[in-house]
Amino acid sequence: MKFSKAYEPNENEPIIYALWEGENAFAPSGTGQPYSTVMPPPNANGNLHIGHGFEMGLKDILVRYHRMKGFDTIYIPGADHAGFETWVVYERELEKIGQSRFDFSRDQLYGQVWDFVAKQRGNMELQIRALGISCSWQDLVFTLDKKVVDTVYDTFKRMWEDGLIYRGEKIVNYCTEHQTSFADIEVDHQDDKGYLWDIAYPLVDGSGEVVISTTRPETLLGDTAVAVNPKDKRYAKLVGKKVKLPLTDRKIPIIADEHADMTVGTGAVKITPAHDPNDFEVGERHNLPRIQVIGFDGLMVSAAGDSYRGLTAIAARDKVLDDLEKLGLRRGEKAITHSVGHCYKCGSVIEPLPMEQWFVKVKPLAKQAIAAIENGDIKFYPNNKGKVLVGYYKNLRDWNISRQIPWGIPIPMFSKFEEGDNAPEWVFDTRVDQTEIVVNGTTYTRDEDTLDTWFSSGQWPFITTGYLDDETEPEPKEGKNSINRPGQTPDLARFYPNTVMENGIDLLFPWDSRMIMLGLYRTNQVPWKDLYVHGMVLDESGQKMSKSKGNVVSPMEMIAKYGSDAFRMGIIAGRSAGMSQAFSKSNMVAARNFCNKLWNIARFVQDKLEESYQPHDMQLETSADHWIVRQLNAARRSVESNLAAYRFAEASEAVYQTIWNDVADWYVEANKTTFNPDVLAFVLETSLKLAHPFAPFVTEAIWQNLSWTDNLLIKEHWPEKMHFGSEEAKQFESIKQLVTEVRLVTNQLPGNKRYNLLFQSDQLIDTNRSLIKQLAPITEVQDIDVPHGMRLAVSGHAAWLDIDARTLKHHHANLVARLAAVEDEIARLDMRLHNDNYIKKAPGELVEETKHQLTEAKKLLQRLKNELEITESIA
RNA sequence: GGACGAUUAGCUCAGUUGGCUAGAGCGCCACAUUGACGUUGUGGAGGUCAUAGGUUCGAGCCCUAUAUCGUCCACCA
Repeated sequence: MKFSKAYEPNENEPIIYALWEGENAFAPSGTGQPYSTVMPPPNANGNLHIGHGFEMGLKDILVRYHRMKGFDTIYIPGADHAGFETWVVYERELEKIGQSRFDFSRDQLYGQVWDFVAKQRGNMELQIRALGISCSWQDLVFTLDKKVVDTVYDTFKRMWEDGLIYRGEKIVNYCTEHQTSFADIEVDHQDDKGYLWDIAYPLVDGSGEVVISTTRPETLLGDTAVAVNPKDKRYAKLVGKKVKLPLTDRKIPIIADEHADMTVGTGAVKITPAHDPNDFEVGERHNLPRIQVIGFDGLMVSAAGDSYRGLTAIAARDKVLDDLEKLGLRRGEKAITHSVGHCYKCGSVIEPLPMEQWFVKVKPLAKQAIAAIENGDIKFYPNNKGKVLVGYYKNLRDWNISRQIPWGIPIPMFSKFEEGDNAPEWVFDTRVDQTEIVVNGTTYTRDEDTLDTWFSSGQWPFITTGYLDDETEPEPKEGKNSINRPGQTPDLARFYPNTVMENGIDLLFPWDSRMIMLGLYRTNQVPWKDLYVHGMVLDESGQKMSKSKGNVVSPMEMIAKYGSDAFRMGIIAGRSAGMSQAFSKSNMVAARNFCNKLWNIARFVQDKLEESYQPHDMQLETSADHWIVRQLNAARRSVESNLAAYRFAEASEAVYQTIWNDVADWYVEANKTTFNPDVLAFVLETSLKLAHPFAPFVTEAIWQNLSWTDNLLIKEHWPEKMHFGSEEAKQFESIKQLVTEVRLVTNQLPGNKRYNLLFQSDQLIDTNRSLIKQLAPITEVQDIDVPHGMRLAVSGHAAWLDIDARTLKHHHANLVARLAAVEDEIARLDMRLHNDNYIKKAPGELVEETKHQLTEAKKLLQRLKNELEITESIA
C-alpha cells in the first residue's frame, strides 16, 4: 500500500514537481485553441511574497483547468531585473561590506548586479516550483534578455521617430538619497505636519509690501517672481511693479497668473520655477529665469548665496527664517497639514528639481487606451476597474522614463555636445556598450541613464510571445547578457494577445496601464482580453503587510507548515476580485484537512479495489451510483461556470463541498455495504480531476499511487458530462433524507441508544435495508404489519423508530416545536397565495412551486399531528 | 479636494440578472468512535444582512439620505 495514513505534503511535492518537469508537462500542446497568460515578472532580487503566491496560484488554476480542457495552453514565466527595486537591494548589500556605488564605474556596477541577480533568481525560481506553478520554464524570459532589449529598443526608436519620446527639461521627482528621478506614480504622498509662513516682500518703489505664504522658505532664494490672480482687485495696481527679494539683491516682478488662488493665504504666491512643478509652468508662461538653489545632493548650491551654500535644505530653511526675522519681514506662521511627496523606498522627502530627462508623450497613447477600454476590448474583473483606469489615463502627465541608476536597460541615445546655447543633437543608436560612438565622422556620447523598468515590462505580453519578432530589426552583434535556454517553444506568436492578465490592484496603474498603451502602440491590439485584478492580502488583523510592521506572512513558511495545495486553496478561499482581505490561517488549515480527506478517500478506494484491479466500462447500478454521478456533474458545471467568471473561491468551494460532503460522507459510506469497483474508481478519478487545478500536488500524488492509473493527471482530460438515472438519484436522495431524520431524532433522544427501524410496505426501504443500516444509527430494519413506536414524519416514508413509550413521551416537546414551525410555514405560504398581486405578477412557475410547497407542508403537518396524537395518547 | 470600495453569524468572508427557510471555513455546544481519515464522524445553537426612508407581488441585492471604516488619486502655495 503506497498510501500512508496521513498525507505528507512536504514528502510528495518535490517528487511530483520533478515528475511534471521531467515529462515536460507544462509546455503548450500545440493543438487546440490557444490559451495564454504571462507571469508579471517577479523581481529577480529576492523572495516571493504572499501576493506573488496568490497571483501565481490564481493563474495556475486557470492554466491547469484550460490545459485539461484541451486548450493549447501556456503560462510564460518571467523574471524582472526590476531596475530600481533591485538597485536598492544591491546598494544595501554594498553598504554591508562598507562600499558604495561611487567606488565603481557604471559598467562594473552593471556586471556586479548581473551576478547578484543571477544568484537571487535561482532562489525565486525554486519558490515558484514550490508553489506548484505549471509554467513553461523553457520559455522563461528575463527582462534583460537580448530579445527583450531588442524589442524595447525597437519600440524606443519608433516612439522617438514618431515624436512620442522627447528630451525635455522639467521638474522631476528626485530622491536625493538614491540620486535618481522617479515617475509621478512612484512618489508616495503623505500628509505631513508643517508650517505655512507669511513673509513680506518689500516693493522696490517703497510704497509698501506684498505678503506671500510658503511652506518652503528656503526656496525663496530661487524666486523669480511673485504671482497674483489677474482677477484679484487687491493687487491689480501692483501688477508690473517689482519687489525686492529678501536676503538677495535681486528685484523680481509681480505678475498676473491664473495659478495664484485668491482664496489661499494672502492671494499672492512666490514663484520658484526651479523647485516647484506649478511654478515651473508659470515660469514657462512668463518667460521667467530658473534659478536652482538646491542641488541634486540635497544641499544648497552657490546660487543660493554664500551664506547658504552647502547647507541642507532643512538647515537653510531655519537660517532663512532667522535671517528674515532679523530683517523684520516675517508676518506670521501657522501649523498646517499638507501633502508631501516621499521616496517610496527610503521615505526621504522628494525634491522637485529641474532636469533634462527622456519623456513619453502620453496623451496620444492614453487616448487610444481609453478608446479601447470604452469600446469593451478588455473585460475587467471587477468591472469598475475599467472606469478607474480611464480616470487615470485622463489625468496622466508625460511619463519620465530616465533613471539615474546603472542597473537597467541603457537608454539608446547619444548626444553631440554643442557649443553655446544650442541644445545638443541626439541620435538613436543601440551600441550602448560603448560610451562614445562615431557617426559620419562626428563623435556622440552615450546618455548615462537607464530606462524605467515599466517601459520594458510594459511591453511584456508581445515581447514574451515574440509577437513582433519578424519586424524587430536584427542586431548586428550578440548581446552579452542573453540567457540561452534550450528547447524554447517555437512560434509563440499565436499566444498574443494573451487570453488573460491577472495581477494585484497595486499594479493597475504602473503596469497594466502601460501594457495597454504600449500594446496598442506596437500591435494595434490590446495585450489581453481579460484583466482580473485581485486585492491585497492583508495580515490577520486587516492591516497592510509591511516589513517595517513585521507582520509579513511568508508563502514559503505556509507551504512548509501546511503544504503547497493548502496554501493555494487557503489563500483563494473567500476572496473576490479587487477586494483586499485579511489573511486567514484557518482557511489554510481547512484546506490542509481537505487534502488529507482526499488522500484518505483514495486510500479507502485503493484498499477496496486492491492492487489487481483493472478498469472496465462502468455500469451504474445502485441508487448511490446514480446520485453521485449527478452530484459530480453539478460540481463540474459549477467549476466551469465559476471559472469562466473568475470566481475562484466559489469554484474551489464547489469542489471542496462535493468531495467532502457527497463523495466522502455519503458515497464512500454507501460503498461500505456493496460497491461497484468501476464506479468507485470513476468517482475517485473524477474527484481528482475536478480538484486538480486547485490542489495539484495531492491529486497528482494520489494519481501516481493508484495501482490502475498511468500517465499524469496534469495531462488528463477534464471530466465530461455523465448520464445517470434521475429517478434512481432521487431514490438515494430520499434514503438520505430518511437517514438524516433518524440521526436527528436519535441525537435528540436521551441515552445514546440505537433503535430498530420499522417500515410498512415501503419498497424503497425494503430494497435498501443494508444501505440504511450502514448509514443510520439503527440496529435492524424490520418489516411490520402494525405500526408502533415513533413515526419518521419528515421524510414521508412509512417508517417508524421502535421507541418505547417512555422515551416517546420524552420526544413530545420536540414534536410540538416541529409542528409549530410547520404551521408557521403554512401560514406564510398561504398568505403569499392569497396575495392577488403575487398571483398576477410573479412568474407562473414560481406560483406553482409555492402551491407545491404548500401541499407538501400540509401533508407533513398531518403526519406530525397524527404523531402527536399517538404520543399524547401514551401520556 | 476628487474618486472608489466596504458595513451580512463570535472571527474571516461568500451571496452572479431582486424570488421566497441568507451560506462557507474556523470557533462554540452536545454526542459518537478504535479498519479511509481525530487533519474524524453525527446533530445542533448562533444573523431584525450598519441606520432611516423609498421602489416592488417580493429587497442582503435596486434608489435616496445618514453614519462608520478603508483604499486610491491630486501640481493646494
